[in-house]
Amino acid sequence: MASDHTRSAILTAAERLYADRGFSDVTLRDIVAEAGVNLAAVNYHFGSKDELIAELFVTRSVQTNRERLRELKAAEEQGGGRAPIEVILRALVGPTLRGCLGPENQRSTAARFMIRASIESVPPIRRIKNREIDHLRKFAGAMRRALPERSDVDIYWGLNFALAMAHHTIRESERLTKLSEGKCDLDDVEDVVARVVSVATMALTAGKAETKAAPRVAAR
Amino acid sequence: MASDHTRSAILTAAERLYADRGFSDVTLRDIVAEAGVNLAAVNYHFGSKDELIAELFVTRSVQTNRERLRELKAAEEQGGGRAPIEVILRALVGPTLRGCLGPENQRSTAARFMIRASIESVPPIRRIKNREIDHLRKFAGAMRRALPERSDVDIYWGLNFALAMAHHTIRESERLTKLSEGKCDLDDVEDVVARVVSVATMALTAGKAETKAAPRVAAR
DNA sequence: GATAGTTTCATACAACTGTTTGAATTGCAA
DNA sequence: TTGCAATTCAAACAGTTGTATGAAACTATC
Repeated sequence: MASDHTRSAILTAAERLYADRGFSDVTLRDIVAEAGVNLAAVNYHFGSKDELIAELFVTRSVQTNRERLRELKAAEEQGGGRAPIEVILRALVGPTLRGCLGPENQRSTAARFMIRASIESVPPIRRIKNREIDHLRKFAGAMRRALPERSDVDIYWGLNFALAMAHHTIRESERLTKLSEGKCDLDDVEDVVARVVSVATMALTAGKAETKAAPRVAAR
Repeated sequence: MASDHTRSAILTAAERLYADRGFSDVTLRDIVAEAGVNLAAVNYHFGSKDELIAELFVTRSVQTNRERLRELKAAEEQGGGRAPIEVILRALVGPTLRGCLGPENQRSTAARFMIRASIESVPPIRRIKNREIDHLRKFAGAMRRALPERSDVDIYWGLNFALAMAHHTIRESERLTKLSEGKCDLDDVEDVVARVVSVATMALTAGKAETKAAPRVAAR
């Protein structure tokens, strides 16, 4: 153990390089050169390249999930076990969006890394994401408590759409900026959060008071 | 030219293998073995591996885009140059969803290939997707005509969210099925289309008559 | 200050990758 | 049939990759 110097130098260098150039064209040799350590150090400290990537992703990923659950728990406690749907959705997408968007020049390495991870989806990261279901179930539960008259199917679809808007906006932020010729301001993170939460709330509450059946737009 | 036998055998084999096993662990040697042709044939007929992948993706991609524009044009002509927003959105997300979802056992190779392309996002495909902006602009234009009192920013955000819901649902269909324990039926494609169109329409029309400013959910 | 355990290092390994080569084969036209 | 171009083929190429090895350097304990 002693000093983690080499180990953390690898983590720092790897996160920076992956963030800047993507997973597919950064090799272990690039990483150890950047970190100023020996090639064998990666396998010595992490076991394999994939385990290094996994550790990078897990670290950032649990940070986001912890923040999500913190916001969720705070909201439910304040409401006596039942939080408003908007606040639940904000706890779901807020931390993710705040962690990845914002003014580009002050965007952290961690943020850029998570964007990469969202775009490229390399095997070790995909494996971790697949274990995220239990985490999402907690939000599904809270949403069900917030909207008890809503069917499970609608809850899951609402959850799916909320995540869809958040992740797609992160992943395609560059394209949206170009398409809108800069009119959509992705640096105003709180505005993005508000938009996603607003639409997701509508998706989950539309026609709520009237009938349990989900309202649909008539085809043609 | 003569008979495209070798060329099309490569295309067929490559699409099938990429669809089944993903881009990252299918090599040219796998493809030529499956196609029953010589290794050098790929470079002879396509120039490089990336150009082969690009051709596969472009073929399917223009099919979808053509279908999209066909539906859009039909709708606008029928409405005298102005189509209902629901129909425009349906033309945008319908072909994509229909091309990728549906009962798994009868899902075509092309469909499975496009799902892969959506998940893995390999360089040659990313390059092609970046040229899709002009195509999307046509939809932005139609949407602006359908909702003239709506700001450009809101139009672009609505377009972004519609695509987000469609693509994320395709990409994460397996996870949504697992999360909802099968309650969300992704085989009922027209139901999925209706849900996406419904939510996107709400996103674009909420608070429409009252004020031009986009309605927001209050923070906290 | 010798010893045991940890960490670093240069180097080699073994396998796999996409691509190229140049000769053989094929198919078509004169 | 002859000639020429297009196509196929086996083989090699050149480079890269992640990983393993075994010796050297370091560190802390006794």
